[in-house]
Amino acid sequence: MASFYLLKHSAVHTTLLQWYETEGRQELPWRLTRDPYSIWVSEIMLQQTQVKTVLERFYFPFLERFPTLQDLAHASEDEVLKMWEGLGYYTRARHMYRAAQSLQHELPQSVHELMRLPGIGRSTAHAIAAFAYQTPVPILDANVKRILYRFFGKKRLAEKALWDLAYQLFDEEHPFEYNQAMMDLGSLVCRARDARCHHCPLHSGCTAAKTDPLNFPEKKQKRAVPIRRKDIVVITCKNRYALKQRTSRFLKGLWGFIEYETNTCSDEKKLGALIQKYSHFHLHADVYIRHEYDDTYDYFTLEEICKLPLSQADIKIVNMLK
DNA sequence: AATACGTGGCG
DNA sequence: TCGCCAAGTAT
Repeated sequence: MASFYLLKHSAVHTTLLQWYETEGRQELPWRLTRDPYSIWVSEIMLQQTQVKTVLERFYFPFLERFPTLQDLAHASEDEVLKMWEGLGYYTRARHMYRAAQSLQHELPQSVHELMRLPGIGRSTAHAIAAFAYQTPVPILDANVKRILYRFFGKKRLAEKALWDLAYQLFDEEHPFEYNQAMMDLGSLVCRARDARCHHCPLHSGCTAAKTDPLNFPEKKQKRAVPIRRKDIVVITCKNRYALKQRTSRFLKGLWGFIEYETNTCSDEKKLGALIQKYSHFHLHADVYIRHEYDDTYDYFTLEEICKLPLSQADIKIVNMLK
């Protein structure tokens, strides 16, 4: 079975590897290390996040603060979230922290064991197994998926079918380089909004390249993003400000100012307004300040607040206070 | 299967 | 400017 596919795609494998040697991004720091923990950090950060953002703002500071799995496990959740501040999808950080605390020494090596850890699904488990432990398994991320849709000329595929194709095209002889090459090809050549087929090593065998590659896969229709209105009240007393730590799923663990659905008292002083765009709604908030003491909340100085993990919306409010 | 979940880069 | 969407997971 495996040798059949190897034979079937050997020409593809050869040209892909040649392309990777000259055009690949071999200098990415998580490709230069063999440390499974560092590779794990990179894989979690890179979920739904551009390489540029992780590379320039988050990967190195996080690893400097938490150089090892043990350092992460022994930190506080506030510290971990603070290093994640601005990266978004904060559940990733809390899951990684929880996983670190559950591990005695190092990450497990098998796809199956990796998938049992919080925050590691099928895609990340394959990536860690492939990149940290050189396990001969294919990866399947957004880049690889797009290549598969186009190469095999499919408009829509279920997850199962995508994994089947990933295994079909996989180069068992050069698993590590093949996987990295596929990521780079999807990121640099076979791009979502720009298929540069004339630069693609898989061009001759690609179905969609012969027609309209940008229409593979079929684009999904998306609903309009709803707007949510809120009033945010900065409650202040003696140069300190009231904050509470969020406990519901949205921005869980982060600290923030007090929010109301809308239309609180009118005698309050207005500080300003803000718009924050989230993935599933847009927040339009008016921000007020009120002098009082309410022992429901914890109070912090501006200096202390800046050391707490905050959402981008709350950071905008902090800047109104400066 | 569909939806919630952040933020910012880029065309 | 504005919408797309980027190395997905959990429920």
